[in-house]
Amino acid sequence: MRQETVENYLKTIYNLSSNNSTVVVNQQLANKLEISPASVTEGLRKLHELKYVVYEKSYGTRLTSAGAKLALSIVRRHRIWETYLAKELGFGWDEVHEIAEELEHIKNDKLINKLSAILGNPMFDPHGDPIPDAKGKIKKSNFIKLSEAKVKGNYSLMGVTDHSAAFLKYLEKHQLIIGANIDIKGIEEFDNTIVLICNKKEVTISAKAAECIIVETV
Amino acid sequence: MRQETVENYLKTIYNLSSNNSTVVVNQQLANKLEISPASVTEGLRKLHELKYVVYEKSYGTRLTSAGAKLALSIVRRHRIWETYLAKELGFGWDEVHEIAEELEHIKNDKLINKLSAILGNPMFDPHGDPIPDAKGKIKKSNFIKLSEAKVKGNYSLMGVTDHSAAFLKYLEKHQLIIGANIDIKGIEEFDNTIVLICNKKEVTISAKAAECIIVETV
DNA sequence: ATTATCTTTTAGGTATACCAAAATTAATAA
DNA sequence: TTATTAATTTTGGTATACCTAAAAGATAAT
Repeated sequence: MRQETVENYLKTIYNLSSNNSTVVVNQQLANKLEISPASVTEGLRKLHELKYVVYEKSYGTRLTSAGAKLALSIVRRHRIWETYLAKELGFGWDEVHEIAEELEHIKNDKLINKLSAILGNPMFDPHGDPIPDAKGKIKKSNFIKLSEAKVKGNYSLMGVTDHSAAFLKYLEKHQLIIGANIDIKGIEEFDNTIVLICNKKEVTISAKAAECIIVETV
Repeated sequence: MRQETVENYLKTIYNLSSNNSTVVVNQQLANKLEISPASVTEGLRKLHELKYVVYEKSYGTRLTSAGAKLALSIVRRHRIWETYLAKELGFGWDEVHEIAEELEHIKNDKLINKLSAILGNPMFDPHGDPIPDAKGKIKKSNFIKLSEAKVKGNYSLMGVTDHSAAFLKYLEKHQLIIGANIDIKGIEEFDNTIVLICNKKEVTISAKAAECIIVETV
């Protein structure tokens, strides 16, 4: 199996299972990888042989420790590149993901560690996602979704879970950037729309958008 | 045909034909690409179909203008990355080629142009190899290796291809620094040792060292 | 010019990574 | 519980990028 193929599978399995650490099913993978379910079955069988995943047919998949280790290193490369592109090379939030998608496959630890050092070994990328360190350790946070925030609470914007260009542009327009201070003014009861103050301006956020915004209690 | 495969063929054909602009034969390609001659035949047939090369069987290959254009853009990416890795990220010249070999396939003009701008849009990499500009234009250089210099020629030292501390100290000792003026006094026939005048002092350079010194015809 | 040698091509074959359609298995609803 | 629906796997097939071994073509040497 080609290294790039292995990496794309493992990264995707990691991303799908990291939130709730559940088993990943084929259809999710087929969607994310943009290949047919039949191909996913075939791929998982090979990854099982390579001992990167435990795959039981018609049930689901999870990473082995070897698979998780590899996945973490790809996630690290991806997020370090995203951060470097944004902070050192002047790319916008909405542009970095696509380029990092290619750069993440360049396997050279010295390069990634060098970029990380230049950035001051950041623990979070421009989207607020944690960057595993060189050993694969991830900084645990007490981040919550904006949709779980409480009225009159004061929060700091830490990241997003939707990386579409449209969404990122929408956030930028309202100055909802990483580190922005947010005061929850109110939550509409009937549709869970959130009204908040950011940079002294009132912004209304739909329930759907609030699901995609990660904040930290201040 | 996969984009990376196309790029590797075209880059190699370019590198083999750029010096004397002759037609490239299969065996050279097979060697450089580290694949069998049979595979080269197959590959060239496809590249011919794609109109990147003119390929006449049992004769040889040359790039079409479309092929040369693509080749030039890969050479640009490769040399910009090499320069960036060395100058901005602190890699040694012995390390950069291998990494650039992977990075050169990342296709994003904005990225390469950004790196180029940071470096001051260099026209040559420190090997003395020209870097094509964004339009594929190459600045013709009269850089040569000292080992190719002629007796009684007058040259200017432009760079080195060996960056070991020992070598650099050796050069410094003889005041062989960038920009130094060099007059070739003689070349020993039996071992190609070069005797030159630098700063009014006579210096003897071994053939091996002369391979690593880049000079410009004055 | 004819053999010997070297190069290139053809023929036949492998492994990877994908696919659609059919068959199977699991989940859900009646 | 059985029928219906949905997910998964199997089957058979494609294209790419390689390979080896044998055949054909070009080059050089006598």
